[in-house]
Amino acid sequence: MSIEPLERKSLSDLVVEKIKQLILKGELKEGDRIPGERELCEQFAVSRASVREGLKILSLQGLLKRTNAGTVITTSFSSILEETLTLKILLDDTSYEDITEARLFLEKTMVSLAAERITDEDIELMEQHLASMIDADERENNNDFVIADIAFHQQIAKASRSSVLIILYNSIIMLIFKVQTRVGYDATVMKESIKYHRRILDALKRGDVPESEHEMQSHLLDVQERLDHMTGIDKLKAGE
Amino acid sequence: MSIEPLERKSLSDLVVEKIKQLILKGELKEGDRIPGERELCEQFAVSRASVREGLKILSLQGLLKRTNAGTVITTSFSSILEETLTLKILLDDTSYEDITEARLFLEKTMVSLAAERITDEDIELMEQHLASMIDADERENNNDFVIADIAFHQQIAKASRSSVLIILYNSIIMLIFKVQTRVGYDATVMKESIKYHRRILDALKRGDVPESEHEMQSHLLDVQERLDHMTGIDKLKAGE
DNA sequence: CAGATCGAGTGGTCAGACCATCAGTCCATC
DNA sequence: GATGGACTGATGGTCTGACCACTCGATCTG
Repeated sequence: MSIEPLERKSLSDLVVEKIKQLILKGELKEGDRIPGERELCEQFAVSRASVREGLKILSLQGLLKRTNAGTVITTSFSSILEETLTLKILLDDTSYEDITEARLFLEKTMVSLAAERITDEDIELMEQHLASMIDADERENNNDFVIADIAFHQQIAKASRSSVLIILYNSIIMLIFKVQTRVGYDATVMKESIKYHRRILDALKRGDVPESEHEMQSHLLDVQERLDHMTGIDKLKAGE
Repeated sequence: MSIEPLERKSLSDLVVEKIKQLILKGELKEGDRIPGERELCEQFAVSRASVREGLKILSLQGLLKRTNAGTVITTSFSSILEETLTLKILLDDTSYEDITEARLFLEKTMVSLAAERITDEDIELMEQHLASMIDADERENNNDFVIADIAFHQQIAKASRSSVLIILYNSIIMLIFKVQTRVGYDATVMKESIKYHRRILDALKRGDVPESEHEMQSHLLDVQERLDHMTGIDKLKAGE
């Protein structure tokens, strides 16, 4: 038998555990408002600092939503997961190629899933994003174009209905777009992207799995080829 | 233009950003000891409470390791992602399927890449892990079996030479095995796994992409089918 | 030189205070 | 009756200064 448990848990961690248990037991449900910090101090018999650190953690994990008017239970994911993964990638001396490679496979998988699971609502939203891209292209507004571009891809991710893949995707997509916008879209890239997005969306409407996957791959490889991508990743680490 | 949120960042969040930047810029490296809380208070011109909340977040993300003798930079993976996903599973049974779905995709992608990029060294290590599995099976040592099992899969991940996919994979794989082992491997599962691992490794040796991918998919679906995962989730809820 | 001792520094916790903001409530105005 | 402003109490965010337990390294002791 190996030695040692060791490790003393801090009071704030105990607060975290306690509240988590209450949520898991169902005594606290989504939308419920939990007592104020000062009252929790009395109930747990700890100081406000400890309670606050505990609540901070829980809200970071997406279990609580804190406002100046109280703290309520929520079960939506928070962005800390994506942030953590993004940090790991940045700290891991990852090359830009590694990121785009992972992105390619994620997008292919998600678009395949989306082709089977997409709803009319998803399609409607994607049409809007595509329209925004066309509009931004005509106005030659590079920034708006990228925003709509991201929204389009993220809608595909949502349509895949795979919450874990969405998290993994979000953790790398911002890196990609930051680098790409740093390099700069030109008119050709935008017009080509619009064409591919049109084809991808049409394939999704038909529920055509292989075609949607194929168009996605062509699209991503096309963009990568047009952008001289080597620049950027280092600057990304420094700047942000 | 739509009217939107407007949010004010808390001081602790600003502390988090500041330190993250220092780490990303390379001014703080792994193993470095950062100044004490009191000194950071002066440098950031905020109170100790704010600094503490910020450091709490960073240590949660696995960037800092805090002890009574100081705070040091670390890059070891934190468990926050695993913990949060676990909570999500407990609150929503369907998300376990989301994770296994993501895992299936990742393993298929990585084994395909591995089939093209695997080295003799990788193969040698995988042979050792497979031998350990066989040995553990004969000794009916469930624990050793799982350890070798994980090592086998992680070696495939390494052989894919895709650092981003490896990070994403590591972020969820421990959770999967935790649930699976809670259910408990029986002799049948172990023997079947060994057979599949043998076939996967042989396919990798031949550099056979489609076959390795196919065997991996069969293997994972087989294991999932044999383990009634609902039981595992229930146990997960009861314990820990 | 080896071991015990001690003190400075560290993170963890506490209590009390002030502030800006928010959710009601009430009320004067239109 | 509806609108908008002013008041009030509660909440989260922040600050201050203090005490504790622990760790580590320098010092003292044999």
